[in-house]
Amino acid sequence: MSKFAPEKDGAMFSKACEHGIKAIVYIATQSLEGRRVKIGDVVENSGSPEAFTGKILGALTKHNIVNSLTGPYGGFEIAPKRMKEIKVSDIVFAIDGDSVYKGCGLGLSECSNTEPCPVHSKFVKIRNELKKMLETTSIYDLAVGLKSGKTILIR
Amino acid sequence: MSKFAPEKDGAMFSKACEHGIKAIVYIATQSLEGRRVKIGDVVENSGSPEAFTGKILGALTKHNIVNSLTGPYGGFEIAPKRMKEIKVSDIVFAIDGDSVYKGCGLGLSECSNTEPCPVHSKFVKIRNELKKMLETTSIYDLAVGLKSGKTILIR
DNA sequence: TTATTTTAGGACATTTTTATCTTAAATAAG
DNA sequence: CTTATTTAAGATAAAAATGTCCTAAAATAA
Repeated sequence: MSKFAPEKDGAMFSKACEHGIKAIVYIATQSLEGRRVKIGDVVENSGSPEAFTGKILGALTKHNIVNSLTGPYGGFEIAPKRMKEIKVSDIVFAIDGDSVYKGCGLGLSECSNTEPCPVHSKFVKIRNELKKMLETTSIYDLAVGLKSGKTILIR
Repeated sequence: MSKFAPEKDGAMFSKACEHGIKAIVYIATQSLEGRRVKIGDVVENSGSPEAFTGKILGALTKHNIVNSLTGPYGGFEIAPKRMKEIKVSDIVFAIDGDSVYKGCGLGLSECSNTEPCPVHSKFVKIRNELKKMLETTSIYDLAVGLKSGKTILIR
């Protein structure tokens, strides 16, 4: 029935970001068991497109969120210590930028307490809760849930 | 720095939805003073593109969120009584569909309590608060804020 | 060194969203 | 009835996001 943005599925993050989070969480589960994984393995277990995910992992590698090695026996890995430090917010920031923190609910270029858009005050409240959630959820947390079978990546 | 979705500005709603909300709020302020407004007047005061906004208002007209009249002295208007009944959630629903209520944080086609994605539980909490906020904020509330000069539509 | 494996990254293609253009339909006034 | 004004809506265009393809670069091992 919705004529506009008919494919928009209420996503708070871009597809790139969704693929990135899924890939990182899967890589983390494997790193917890000492396994370095190749891109093919990643997308097989995260349900994301291979080439696109490769690009995204490249960016996340630059941001030091994941470690990559070329050549035979290469692949992606995340040090368990890092998993606890890296928060979902870091992935979102690396891919979508600081959008989550700054954007106006109605798309104004600037929107603040002193000159707010009509939904500003209510919007900021929700966004701050989202921000806090992202900043307090570590990759380790998510990886443990996935490894234990409590959560899934593909459907 | 963000290579992906570089134009994505952290929007929770589509552009179509943003334009729609701004247009409706402006029309409401004018209707409160008994003025029916033309599309040209609307976009001049909401900063949105004219033809696109016209399309969106067409959809909102069909959904009975705004009333339109063709011909001279025609334009858009909203009965003050309706303004208090219409919630932001109605506009979002008319344009973006039920996405806000159903979408999975990581884009899975299905994602529920029994088979959740890694961020499901935390994501649902935030989304429910967003939903409640949208469902309890009326067009009348927003129009009053704009009319009094407390909020703005263009920047 | 050479062959092989794997990520890196630029160029290209597709899909979705956003936006415009043009014509039709409706309405009111003369 | 004719004309002017205004929204309705289909066709089209542009822009942005998503996704693929291909070659280069890096690393390893024989």
